Amino acid sequence: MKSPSHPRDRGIPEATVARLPLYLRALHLMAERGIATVSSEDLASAAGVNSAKLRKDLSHLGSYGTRGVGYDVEYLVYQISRELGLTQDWAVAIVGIGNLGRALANYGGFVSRGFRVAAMFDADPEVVGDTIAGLNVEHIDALEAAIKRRGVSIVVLATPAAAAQEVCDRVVAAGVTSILNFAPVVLTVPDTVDVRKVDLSIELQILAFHEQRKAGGPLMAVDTQ
Amino acid sequence: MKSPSHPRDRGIPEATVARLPLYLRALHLMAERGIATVSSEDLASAAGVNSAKLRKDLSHLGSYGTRGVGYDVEYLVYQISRELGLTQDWAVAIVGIGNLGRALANYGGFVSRGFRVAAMFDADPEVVGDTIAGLNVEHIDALEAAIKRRGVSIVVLATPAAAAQEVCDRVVAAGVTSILNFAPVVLTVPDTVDVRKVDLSIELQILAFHEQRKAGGPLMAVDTQ
DNA sequence: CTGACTTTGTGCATCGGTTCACAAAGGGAT
DNA sequence: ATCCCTTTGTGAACCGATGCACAAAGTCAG
Repeated sequence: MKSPSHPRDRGIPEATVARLPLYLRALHLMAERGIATVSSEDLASAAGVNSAKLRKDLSHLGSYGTRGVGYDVEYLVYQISRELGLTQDWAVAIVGIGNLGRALANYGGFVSRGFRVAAMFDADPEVVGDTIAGLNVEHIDALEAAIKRRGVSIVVLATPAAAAQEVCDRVVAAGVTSILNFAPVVLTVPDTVDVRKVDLSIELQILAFHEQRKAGGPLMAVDTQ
Repeated sequence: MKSPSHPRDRGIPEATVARLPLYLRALHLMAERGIATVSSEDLASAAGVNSAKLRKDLSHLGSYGTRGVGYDVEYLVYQISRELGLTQDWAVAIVGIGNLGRALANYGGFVSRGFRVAAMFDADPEVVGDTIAGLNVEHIDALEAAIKRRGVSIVVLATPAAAAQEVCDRVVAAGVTSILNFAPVVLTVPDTVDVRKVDLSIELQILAFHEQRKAGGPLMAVDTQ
């Protein structure tokens, strides 16, 4: 907060934030195996990045390593967790209990490490009342009330594309400011609200692009016009 | 179109490639609504990006717009599809038919627009033989044979983390060079193989980071979307 | 045909992120 | 304590992506 040079500067680069969960996963794995300290070289290769990048990333959080030794695994787990806000308990709601919603409710990363599925909603009376991952599916009518009652602060949208914007508007109106969107639509939200999207078909299309390029070889005779 | 001054440069920036599917989706939507031409401004806002970026992205594919008018929707759909390799038919295999695998098999983006789920595999005898999205689930033992027989070139991994690397090795040995990985592990592959990963819990953790900052920070950084 | 108007395509400045490479810092041995 | 070895943390160069702002290219009306 004072000098702009080294302290725990609050301005952590977005690219770094996106990699912290990666480091965290590798560290958890190492902790389970009883590894006490790890060098930037080893941690980087476990996380699939290069070691200079890892060191620069970690340097944004503070100076938690020991020169000549490496990083203490437990300590680093704690520091990264704290930075990401995983030392608190986040109540997550999933809206849209189709195949995807069900998958998410059972997904390991959702039920541990700071997150807890606190509510699930669907519009289909056939699905409402089902128990999934030990939790009851509620009707979408109960959305606002349940969000407030359970202190939900992050909502996962797994609805059909056509329903996503409407549900989004409702959860925003209910005070939610973080949304993870799986529906293939561009959501419109006030800029106080954070939306991250995951679009599976986009990833597939990027793969197809590269695959096509490989198949065509170094000489690409493409233009048919 | 083959002018040496502005050739269809084969070096399309990665960031551009990642956005093309976004433009494509917006264009498909417009085509359905009978919109014949669209300006960069309108298309950009439908895709959720800024218009200068959109124009620069499209300029990497060629000069497909008309000044003073905009872009022909159908024509642009075709050009982007061709660039992404979606004018051909990609046979995709899904390995791991748990909740997530099932969701993917039924996912709209997987069964249209150039992609076709050609095979599904699981290790659980309970699941093998089930029909999902009109297709039979085969035993993992049949992996290599079925991949070759059906001409599968892209494999989607939706297995538990512990099984992912082994399955990955097998599909790579069978000649697959594009993998979409949903398992939370860092896969090791020869560098001729393309891996893209989707980790749902990472996205959630990034949201938590920003949410925490909103809630707690004495200084609120403006965050852009 | 001319002139007003619209919208593309791009040169350029800028910004954020990556990588290199090394001085600084610490541990351990003697 | 001193020296050697290892590994961090970071300055600086580099690289790709972004966004501005405008000339060029086209449409359309009269």
